[in-house]
Parts: sequence; C-alpha cells; structure tokens
Amino acid sequence: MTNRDSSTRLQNKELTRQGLIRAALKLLSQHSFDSLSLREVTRQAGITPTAFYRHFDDMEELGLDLVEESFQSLGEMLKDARSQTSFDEATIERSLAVVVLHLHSHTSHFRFIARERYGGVRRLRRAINRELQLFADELAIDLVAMPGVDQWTTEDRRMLAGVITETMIRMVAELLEYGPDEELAIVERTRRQLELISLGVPAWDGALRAGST
Amino acid sequence: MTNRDSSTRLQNKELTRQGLIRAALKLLSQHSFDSLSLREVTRQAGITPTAFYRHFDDMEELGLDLVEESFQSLGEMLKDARSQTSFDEATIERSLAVVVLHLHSHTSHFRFIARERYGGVRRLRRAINRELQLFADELAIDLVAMPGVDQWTTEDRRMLAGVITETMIRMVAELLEYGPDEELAIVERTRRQLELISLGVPAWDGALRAGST
DNA sequence: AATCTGGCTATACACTTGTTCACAGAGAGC
DNA sequence: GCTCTCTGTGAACAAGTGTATAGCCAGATT
Repeated sequence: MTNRDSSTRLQNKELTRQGLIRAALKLLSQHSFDSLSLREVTRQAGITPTAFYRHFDDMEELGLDLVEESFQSLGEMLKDARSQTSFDEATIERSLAVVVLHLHSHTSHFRFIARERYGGVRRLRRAINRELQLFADELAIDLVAMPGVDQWTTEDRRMLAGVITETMIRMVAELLEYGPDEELAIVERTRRQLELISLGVPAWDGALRAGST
Repeated sequence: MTNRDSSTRLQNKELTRQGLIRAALKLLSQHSFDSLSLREVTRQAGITPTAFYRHFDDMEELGLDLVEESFQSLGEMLKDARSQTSFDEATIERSLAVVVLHLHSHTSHFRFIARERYGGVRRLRRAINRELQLFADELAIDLVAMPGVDQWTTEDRRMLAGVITETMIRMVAELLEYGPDEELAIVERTRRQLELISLGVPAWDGALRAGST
C-alpha cells in the first residue's frame, strides 16, 4: 500500500460508507433505529444489501458509528459555546442560541440522540448516555469558575451540570417534535427554567443537604 | 343483549384483550414499539394472528390503548402523592418515595412511557406528550398553594411544573436503565436537583424576566 | 503488462411479516 | 331446542427480512 498518496480505492469506500450513514440518518427521521432494516438502508444508499457487510458487520455497528458522529458534531458546538463559564442571564441566552443554531444545521444528529437515548437498543442507549455523561462532566468542570460553585463538592457540580444538560436536551427534543411556530415559546420557556435553576445556585448549601444514608 | 348480567362472552373477550396488552408490554421491555410485530404479540398472548383484529384494527391502536392504561396507573399514583402541595424538603422526599414505589409495581408502564415518548411512532409520541402535559398542568394548579408562587403567572407556574415533572421522568428513565445498585445514588441526585430548583423559587421574579420578543 | 485485491453485484435461501378468506364452535336470544 | 352472533382457527398470499455463495471488474501491486 502506497502511503504517500490518497488512494482512490479507499476514497470510494469511505464515500459509500458515508452514503450508508447519511441514508440511515435520513431514514431515522421516520423510524426508530431498531425498526430500521439493513436492506432499507442499502436501498436508500443505492447499493446492494450484501455490499453493506464491506463496511459494517452489523446494523448495530453502524448505529454505534452514528453515535460517534453525532457527538462529534455536538462537540464542535461546545467549542463555540465554551470559554464563557458563568451561569447568568447573558450566558444562558447565548448558550441557548448556540444550541438552537446547531440544531438547525445538524437536525438528524440531534434527533438520533434524543430518540435512541431511551430507544429499544441497549448498546445504543449505553453509548449515548456515556457520551452525554462526558458532556455533562465537561460542563461540571467549567462550572468551577462560577463564584460559589467552586466551593461545591464534585458530585454537586455534576448534579447541577445534570439538570442543565437535561433541560437543554429536552428543549431540543421538543423543538424537534413541534414546528418552527412553537420554537420561540419553547426556547423562552427553557430560558426561564434555566434562570430559575441559576437562582437556586447562590442559595445552595450542599453541607446542609447530605444524603439520608 | 341482556344488560342486567355480565355476559361470559364479553368477559372472555376482555380477557384475551388484556392478554394482548400484557403480551405487548412484556415484549416492549426488549423492543421499541415500532419494531414490535403483530404476530409477535399474538404469539406471546397465545392466540392466532388473525384473532388480533377482533380487538384492534391496528398495532397503533393497541399502542394508544397502552398509553391510556399507562397513564391511568400514573394517575392513581397522583392520588397518593397529592393533597400536600408544598415544595419543601419533606414534600420532595415523599414525592420521590411515591414515584419509586409505583415504578417498582408498574415498571412496564413507566418504561413504555419513557421509551415511546421520543420513539419512532408519531401518534404515540403525541398521545404521551399530551398526557404528560395534563399531568404537569395538574401539578401547576397545585403549586398555586405554594407561598410566593401564587403570585406567579400561569405560564411561569407551568414552566416550574415542567422542570419538576421532567426531572422526575428522567429519574424514572435512569432507574429503568441501571440496576438497583445504582438506585440510591440516582434518587439522591434527583432529590438534590429538585431541592436546588426549590431554592430558586423564592428568588424568582417573573416580571424581571419577560421575554425578549 | 500481468497479477492480485477487494468493493460491489446477482442469485438464492429460509424465515418473518401483515392481511384475506373460509370455517369452526361456543355463548346469546328467541 | 334452534338459530344467530361472534371470537377464535387454519391455510394461504405477496412482500420484506438477514445472510451465504459465486462471480465481476476496476484500482493497486509487482
């Protein structure tokens, strides 16, 4: 194999592979993943069912690749939203804007995550939740910079990061479900929910709220 | 038709109908709904595929019945949890206990709701979300009794009820995903999230947070 | 230029799916 | 007791499923 030049062979393979992934994502706006058939995907991608096996052993393997790709695009979103690590009105507003923007340009990725997170395929659920955990953990780290929160325990910071990410995800899911007419109301409501949470932060005293065990 | 007596005819029909529903619920712990086949359900219920049509036109119709039944059991839960309409530590603790208890005795119903809420079947999603809306609205009404919140706008009360129910639902989903070993940690984390939110309530001033439109 | 490699096609297999149809047989109504 | 009404059965259908096998042919290797 000549390494110095990009071989057309591999390029083409990657191309049809992308085709399969894009085909799957397209079909997943109608189906859930485990009602998505191998043949359906290849049909949409324009190749023979048997050719599928040149790229994936399994539909599940394709699914795991979808998880990876989806969170990759989500990671790029984080770069945009990061470097401002407070939790005030302005930050909330900006974060919401970033999420909504990326939602519009990566709709199928977001839909896939939202749908399969609690979907019928165990390995997919696990993979997605693992990635979401990493996502929330990053946020938790950022929250250290917030006055007051720096004194919190790690667990409490994760707890806070949890509500925030979950609230965001639910907003995404709602936006996907309802049309653009409802978009403003949904985002506005989410904004208020996040602000409400942020108001709880200064009043929080983790020490007084130790577990009952 | 003799109305005064319960005919064995209808009783039996209702019996196999329940059989179908229970069969579906059982299978839905492995599948998602739209990968669940009619034949699979009848096989599990121990009847012929064709007999299915004596009870439902469609799998989707069965699904809608599942929604109804699931929320009926959820409504009974509400009766237990209600009549204490504050949002303090004790109430949170008690509400969590009620939910966890009902989760253990109605696992399949909760799983169905959590999974199909964002699942692949549109009508099911809509039906579930409509019911959840009603659920949250009831909670919103109860929240009027809370000092301070009685001055809030209806929309803000719904907003608050929204975060609370969503946090609860996510806890349920997590409990379903992970084993009983994790149960304590999950519930504890949720408890803290709810308390954090409750701390934001006294500081909330809706007037200062009007929409930006 | 000859050979090899591997992405892809074509055909075929056994199996499952939703739905239709004719029919059985037990309870309901007279 | 006879007839009617329905819930459930059995066989059959066209269509869709995952996968195995054999072969083609363009790009890579030598």
